[in-house]
Amino acid sequence: MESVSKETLQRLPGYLRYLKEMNESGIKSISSTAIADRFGFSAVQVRKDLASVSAEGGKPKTGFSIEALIEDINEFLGYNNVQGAILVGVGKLGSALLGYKGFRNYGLEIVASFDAKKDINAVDPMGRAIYDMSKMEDLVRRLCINIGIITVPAKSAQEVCDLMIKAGIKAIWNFSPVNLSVPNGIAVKNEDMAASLALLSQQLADIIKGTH
Amino acid sequence: MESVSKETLQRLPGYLRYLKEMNESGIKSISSTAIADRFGFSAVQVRKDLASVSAEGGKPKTGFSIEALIEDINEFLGYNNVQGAILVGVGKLGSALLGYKGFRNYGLEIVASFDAKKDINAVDPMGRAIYDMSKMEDLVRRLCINIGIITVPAKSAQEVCDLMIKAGIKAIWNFSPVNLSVPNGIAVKNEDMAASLALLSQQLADIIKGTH
DNA sequence: ATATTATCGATAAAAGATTATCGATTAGAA
DNA sequence: TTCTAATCGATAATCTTTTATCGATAATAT
Repeated sequence: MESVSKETLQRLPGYLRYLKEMNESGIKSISSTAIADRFGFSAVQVRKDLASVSAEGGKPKTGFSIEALIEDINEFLGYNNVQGAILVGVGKLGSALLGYKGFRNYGLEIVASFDAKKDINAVDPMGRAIYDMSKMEDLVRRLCINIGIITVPAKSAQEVCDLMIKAGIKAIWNFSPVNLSVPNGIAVKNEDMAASLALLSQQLADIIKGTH
Repeated sequence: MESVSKETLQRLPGYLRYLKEMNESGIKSISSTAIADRFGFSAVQVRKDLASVSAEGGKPKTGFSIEALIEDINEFLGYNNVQGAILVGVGKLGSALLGYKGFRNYGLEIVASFDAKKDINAVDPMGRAIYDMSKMEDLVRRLCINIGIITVPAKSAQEVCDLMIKAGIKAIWNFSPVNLSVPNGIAVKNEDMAASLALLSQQLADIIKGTH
């Protein structure tokens, strides 16, 4: 139940989504084989992943209780206790994230957004005020926010990152195409489109090669 | 020079960005140690990564030629020959991607966008027409497009995915929070926010735990 | 000219992740 | 009730990725 691998951790949200779908359609239990087929993983891998987050094992011939799994994965991923976050850079991408209602289900709530543009009347897609950058530090400290989302253009990303850290942010989710440099003790997750695309392109190349 | 690991592949775009920065500032060569420090990797890992894409090795006491590395990584990642792509779902996220000019540098050009909304005069952020879905198949076939980008709401993602495959798309870059099911021979890269967030949250938890 | 030191590449070791194997269990059929 | 087949968990084997080690090389200082 402790020390789940990075790889497992990334597969869990996928399982959870699928299990919720199954749950909606009224199914009560599911086998590791069925899950594995759906994702193209091996059944053994699925069983290992599930075992690492759920104490309630599966039953031979029946599989796992879907409800129990949903509960355990939700708990493990911390989706039950929501973390506050701020977002800086209310352009198209920032607005898209602000308008996305699904984050709450992932244990994340964007509580405020900031932008350098001095438009005093600006509002985000939910109709909430967009604050000036100068207000960030105070708000982060008052609400004890740990997570900062960066959706500014590349050239100001490092500067925003530094401001966030100064304000007390401990984890940065970076959507800007730069490699941020941060001190020890600060978590960064780069949403690196180029890296994703590199993976996809390689897969595509393999497929095309296989075709001939 | 063949068979680069998935992990290496994902690090390469980061190196490339950094090397370009260094190049801009006039530096001619760089050591694996310097690169490693910048990213928090080990120097051995950086050397292995670079060796797997560049025939021109480094020199003791000096390091690697920045220009040569940039050339070789660009070549390896296929950034020199641009692939066409289509995008379906011109909402906020779709618009953000359509408006992002950086893709060209990553060997990708979004040549057309589609949406279900029947607005005959709609244009994307670059001022190009947004087509009706019914036009997709023909266009994909005529231009021999291999890559499809999905930025529609969750509930229509699988349907769009199926249409793309029917039209001949071979690689799907999915930004919708669903697990697409595709037949063999089709590449999928899910831009899974939940998985990213899971990683970030775990890092954050580790940091906070370490603090006490 | 020689010594020192940062750096490299290659190989070996360790760590991490996936897959294979197999006996045990249980639902459902015969 | 007994048999069959699907499924599980645990352990072992394999494969992949990262890290460690070490001799060789070249720039710089002595």
